[in-house]
Amino acid sequence: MIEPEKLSEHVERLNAELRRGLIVLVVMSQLEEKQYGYSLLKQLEEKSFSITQDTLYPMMRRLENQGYLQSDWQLDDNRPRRYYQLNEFGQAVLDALRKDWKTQLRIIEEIVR
Amino acid sequence: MIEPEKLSEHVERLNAELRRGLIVLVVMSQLEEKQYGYSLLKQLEEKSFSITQDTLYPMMRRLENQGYLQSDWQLDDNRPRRYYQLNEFGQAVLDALRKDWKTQLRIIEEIVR
DNA sequence: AACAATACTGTATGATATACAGTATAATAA
DNA sequence: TTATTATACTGTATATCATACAGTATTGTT
Repeated sequence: MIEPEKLSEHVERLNAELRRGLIVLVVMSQLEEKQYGYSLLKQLEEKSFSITQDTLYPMMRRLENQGYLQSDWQLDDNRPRRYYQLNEFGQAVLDALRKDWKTQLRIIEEIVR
Repeated sequence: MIEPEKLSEHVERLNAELRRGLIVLVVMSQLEEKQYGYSLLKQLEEKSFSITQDTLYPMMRRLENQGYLQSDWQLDDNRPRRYYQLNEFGQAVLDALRKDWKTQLRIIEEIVR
């Protein structure tokens, strides 16, 4: 039996776990439009969705490996940036996922109250 | 680069991942009232939230280890059943988690559209 | 008598968010 | 000029946990 430490630590850990799977949905939905990692990072920050480099960069690489994203290097302002965007397959996956999510959400909201 | 197989397989995997962290919230919210594993399983099934024994039983054990639940064996109808319920700490954690979740949800809904 | 439903236990595995460690340039402040 | 912060990545390690797998035993039901 683990000793109950500070409440907030527990809540934070559970909250992080809770956001876990949602992050993909959030990120994919933002990649309907072309973005590079850092710009997406700032954009989500702006929208009050906290995410770090440690989470975002590996996730984008993974989403590309899984075949949802297409990426290319672009040189703007003399700076190389790796731009990502959903490809056709990724867009189809996102559309379906979004639909499932909305159904799930109704069920969960009913249960959690 | 992984070959894009059937769309539905991808969507299902992502959807499962999406539900991942939410399950704790769902289960804890049901354990404000005393329940044994199998009854909770059937109750959630009834409410269209699909979850299997493989997920539920280990989770309840874990939530008890983490100090959120209290459990005891009861003999009803001559059958031994292990009843679980949130303890005081678990209730406090749930209350805070629920609150955070509602905030998170508003943000996510705004982003995902 | 056979089978499904009920009601658990214990341990293994795989996916992945996050952590850690590092590189390099541009902009800004001291 | 120099230091610091912001920008913008890369690669690999770790910890958590949903799910899988394997098993036990009793109570209906057909």
